[in-house]
Amino acid sequence: MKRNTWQREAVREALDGTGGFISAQALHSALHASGSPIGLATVYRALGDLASTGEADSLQSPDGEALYRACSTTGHHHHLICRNCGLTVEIAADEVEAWAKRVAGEHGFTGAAHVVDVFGLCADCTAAQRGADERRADATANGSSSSHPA
Amino acid sequence: MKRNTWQREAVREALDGTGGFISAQALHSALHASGSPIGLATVYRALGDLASTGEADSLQSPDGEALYRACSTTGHHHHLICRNCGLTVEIAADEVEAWAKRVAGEHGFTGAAHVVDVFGLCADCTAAQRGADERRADATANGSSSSHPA
DNA sequence: ACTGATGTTGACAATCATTATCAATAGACC
DNA sequence: GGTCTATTGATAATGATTGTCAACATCAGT
Ligand SMILES: [Mn+2]
Ligand SMILES: [Mn+2]
Ligand SMILES: [Zn+2]
Ligand SMILES: [Zn+2]
Repeated sequence: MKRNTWQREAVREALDGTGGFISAQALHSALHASGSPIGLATVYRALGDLASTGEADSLQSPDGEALYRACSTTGHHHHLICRNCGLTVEIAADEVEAWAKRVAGEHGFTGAAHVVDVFGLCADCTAAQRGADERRADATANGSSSSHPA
Repeated sequence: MKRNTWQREAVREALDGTGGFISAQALHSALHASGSPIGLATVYRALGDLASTGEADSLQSPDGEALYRACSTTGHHHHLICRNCGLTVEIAADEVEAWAKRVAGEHGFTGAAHVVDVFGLCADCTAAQRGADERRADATANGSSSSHPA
């Protein structure tokens, strides 16, 4: 059966004490910094377990790193994530749930799951960046710095 | 300035000739198999360029691989992807666009982008799997094989 | 509390996708 | 054709994640 170890508890607590999403590597560093001798492989295993039981959410960062976050809401939900500071807001999305189910069905798909995450700049980071932008409003004549999300 | 090379064209065509999403590695293999001596690094570069100009969509597979697909629709859109055969349907989602914008605004977020993809089993793969399931309906007493998407 | 079976750990090696190097090559323009 | 330089590609380097396996710790049974 599944045994209780201080390692798993340490990971759970460290994750709880983290505001937004964090990588396995970063969480391991944080644990080490706070004096814990936990192994890296164990952190990976613990995070994987938490994610598979629904106690944590996981998502794939744009550069291919797996990120984890303690899940406060028990049910199914999605995230609004600050791409600068990592602040994460959990959001319900009934409309989107219905939409996903419907569009899958319309195309004959079964066992539909979905990935729905919104990225942006939180209010604080927006304010901070606005200041920086004004400070260098001269060099760049080309204003297009946008990306091409799908 | 940007130069035209047969390599970039080869990648574009290979991607066009692919039904669903494909990884850089797989596309490189496919090109080699068809006799092209193109280098792996070049495939990575070409795909990155296509994605950054919006000519291709990219998404991060659950196991952290970057997948690319030639984009038929020019505008913003999303995907319905068969997790078994890779068949991909491009879908417009005005509801979701509005929802994402609204929820971001409600929380003070700016510069909102979003990731919205639906995964499932396409009609064909569903039929194929149904056959396989019936053939082994005895060993497994535990029927829960579901995951915990966020 | 002791003990045995076995789930768990962690140092380390192994994978594997992706990126960085950098000398050789080949477009674009004259 | 000649020059300039963006591009290529073989290869090494990076970095996250997983596999290995002997040592260890948990816990049900006693
Ligand atoms: Mn969550
Ligand atoms: Mn697309
Ligand atoms: Zn922020
Ligand atoms: Zn399919």
